[in-house]
Amino acid sequence: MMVRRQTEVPAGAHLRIGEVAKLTGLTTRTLRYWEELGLLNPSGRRQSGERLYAPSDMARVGRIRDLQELLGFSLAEVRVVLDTEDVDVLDRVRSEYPVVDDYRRVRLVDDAIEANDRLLARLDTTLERIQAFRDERAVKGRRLREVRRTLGDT
Amino acid sequence: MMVRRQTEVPAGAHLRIGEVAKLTGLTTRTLRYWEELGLLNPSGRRQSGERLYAPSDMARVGRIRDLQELLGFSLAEVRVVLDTEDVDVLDRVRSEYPVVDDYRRVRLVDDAIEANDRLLARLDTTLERIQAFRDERAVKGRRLREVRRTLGDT
DNA sequence: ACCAATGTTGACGTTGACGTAAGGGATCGT
DNA sequence: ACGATCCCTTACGTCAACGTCAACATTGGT
Repeated sequence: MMVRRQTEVPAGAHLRIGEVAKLTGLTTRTLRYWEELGLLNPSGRRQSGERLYAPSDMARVGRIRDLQELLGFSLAEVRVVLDTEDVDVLDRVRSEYPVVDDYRRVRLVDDAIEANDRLLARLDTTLERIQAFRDERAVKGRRLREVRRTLGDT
Repeated sequence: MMVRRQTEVPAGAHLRIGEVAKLTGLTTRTLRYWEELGLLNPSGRRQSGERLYAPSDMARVGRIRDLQELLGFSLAEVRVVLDTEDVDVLDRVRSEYPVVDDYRRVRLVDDAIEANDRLLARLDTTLERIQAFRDERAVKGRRLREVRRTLGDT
């Protein structure tokens, strides 16, 4: 019987980069590139150097795509947003090791709140603009069908 | 009294490229580049070659930006959308010179309708996705303020 | 009538976000 | 045990969307 040496790999981190690629529709190059930019650090590695991705990494991929495609953020901007997001993690840490450096934490949380509010504001204006654009197009659609009617049936 | 020689310039097309740049926040380079791609043809020129933009050109600039920034379209994709948009112009032409080549027109209008519907569908799914993302962020905001409260006032 | 500001057409440079190929190990199913 | 498959790093290539610079012509206010 063989020994299952999974040296130093966090629990649940078992997806190889190729599998992640298939699941997400990205390429392996893209995943490595994102890592290079500090956007996505696979939560595990093997002694051989092979990357191992956990479900939480997959979720992060989703958020990156959202920010990039939906909001048109550059990867640098995405990085900023995601960095403030990690305050949550720090939060959980705090509940386990209560009150260590509260002053620093307050600043972190305040920053996170501000960043989040800015993002929310941007999301709202974006939503309004797209909505307006959508309405324009809906009107245009009706106008087109109107025109089409006046042309009779081919 | 001076003669106002505005050789062959459509009425209302009097904005120079620099003025358009200031008004829109774009650069002159960008305006020329868009023209190079066939996205934005200034509706007038002077005998000297100087570009002259009409209000309708300005409106077009707005639509290009919308498609590019709000929807994340490439300029090539923007071109396609705007091309189908010009069916409207053809429509006005028709009302002046009634019924010339109706068969061709029917096809044009049908294509425009289909393209418009596709765009509408995309707009709707985009709206939904952003809305979902927004809601997530709103929740996160409330959670952050919750955490902030437990930390007391600095 | 001048000249600073603005315009024109090339043409080459830059940046972000990857694609692609090379050279060499690691893994996995049979 | 071994070949096909997957993964690693390094490095150069690519493409869209402009930026920038050069060399020269026009415009417009004083």
